[in-house]
Amino acid sequence: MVKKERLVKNITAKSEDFSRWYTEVIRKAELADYAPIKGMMVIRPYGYAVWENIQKLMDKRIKETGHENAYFPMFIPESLLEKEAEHLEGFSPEVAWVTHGGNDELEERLAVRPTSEAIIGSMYSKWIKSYRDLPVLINQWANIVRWEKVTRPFLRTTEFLWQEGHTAHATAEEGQAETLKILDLYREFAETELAIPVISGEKTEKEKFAGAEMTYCIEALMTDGKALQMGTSHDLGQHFSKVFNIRFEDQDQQLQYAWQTSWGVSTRLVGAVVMAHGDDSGLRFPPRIAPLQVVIVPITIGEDWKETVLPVAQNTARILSEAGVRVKLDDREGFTPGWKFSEWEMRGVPLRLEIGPRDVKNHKTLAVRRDTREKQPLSLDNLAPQVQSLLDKIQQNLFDQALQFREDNTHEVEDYEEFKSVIEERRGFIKTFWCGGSECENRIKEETMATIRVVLMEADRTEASGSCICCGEQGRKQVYFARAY
RNA sequence: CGGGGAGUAGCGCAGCCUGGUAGCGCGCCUGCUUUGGGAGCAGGAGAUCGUCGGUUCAAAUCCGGCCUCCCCGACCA
Repeated sequence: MVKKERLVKNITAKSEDFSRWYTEVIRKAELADYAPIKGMMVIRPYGYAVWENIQKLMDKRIKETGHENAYFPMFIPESLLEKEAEHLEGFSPEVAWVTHGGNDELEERLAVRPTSEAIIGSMYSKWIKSYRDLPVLINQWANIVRWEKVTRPFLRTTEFLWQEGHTAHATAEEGQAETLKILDLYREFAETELAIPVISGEKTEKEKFAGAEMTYCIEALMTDGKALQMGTSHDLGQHFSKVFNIRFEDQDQQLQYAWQTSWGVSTRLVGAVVMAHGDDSGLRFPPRIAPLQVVIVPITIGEDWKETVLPVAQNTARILSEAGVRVKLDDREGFTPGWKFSEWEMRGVPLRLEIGPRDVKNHKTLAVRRDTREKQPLSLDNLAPQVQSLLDKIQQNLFDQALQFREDNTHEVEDYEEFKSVIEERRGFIKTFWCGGSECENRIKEETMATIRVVLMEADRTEASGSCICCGEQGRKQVYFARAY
């Protein structure tokens, strides 16, 4: 008999075909389904629960750093969107326009927001008059529409959900500090809650946000060796305040333009979790954001399992639930335990508890970790702390595995030829130096499809300078290259 | 947006070339036997063949438009 390596067999193995694995697991695990409009998806309850967990944990951090939530209109008059030239140029190819209200053509077209700097800037100009009005620290949870050519569930959809912070400050230094504070908040969030290690740094001129002075971002490596941008924080300088006339009078009675920032993370993070942690058997959710942290599978053997096993399973579910664990008792009849094991593994539940006649007799439950498939009996006495401790270990292990993967797939290369072959054959990050010239950046992108994901900030550099991987000139920009989503 | 592939039951597919009563596997429903890693047998339900139009006595099948998905590029969170 052939040993079954793959315990889940209704999805394509990730190692065989990553793209197919990704879309299949998202649909079969019921995270999302395609809507009948190009590039649009329905986020199903199991997927939406992940987003809700992300929201809850992110919202807490946003508020703890002094920001408040508000809500702005989803339509932006064309005249407002046009004000910042670079902003318009960057976004106009992907803006959806409302041209009619009912049967009447509108006097002025309305953009469905591709991002809200313009509408929020126009409001800030009304609200900000004095240095005493600053800083303004507002966040909004909203939907966004960008008419993308190529779409993929969660990673790039025509409509997506996100949070966008928009702040205004009295000085350039304050604005920059805010930008970096949020960048670090995002990094900490990705690592703590999503168990995804990220590198952070600056974007190049070519990759920065349309209208920003400087864009910072966090980037992670997915298990197929491609990079994913997971969050951005923009220092807008006075670009928008000058065109939206956001002015205040300072303590010296001088009129000044405000210094602004904007920053966001989106439902893309759900896709990041799928791609960073998933394996051949399906999803592996980090416990802190898993829709279900524990699934209890009763072993339905014997005539009297409903009288013996089931009550113990129900009681166990109740105890865990009361302890704050997101737990489900899968007491469906007509599915064998083995079927349920595979199903919940595919759907990424971090921990499974099996309770059968043997366990009831021994006052134990068999715990099976999704991340390692390791099995261990736990006493039913004082179960909640044991489960919590296992969930913590799983969270940590997923992070450690992802970090190990990134380290194994971050390459340093001798020359451009090696660069090309590494990108082509091994993927992953290449950590190297760049002269700062757009010719080299463009040439590398054309020839290898790799882009500069981040330019490391001073404090993160491991060497002060080196020669550009492309032209050989001395450069002070230490960068990470990768092919990206 | 360019190049390629695809859309037939909830899922995966055959049928199309050569027009003539829509099929298979899994899943679903019922019953019995099972149940500690995706159970077995028997019976049953489920499809306006992506959509709109054309050709024809007759279209899943031939022709055209459109929509959606997948892969590879150009563009982007």
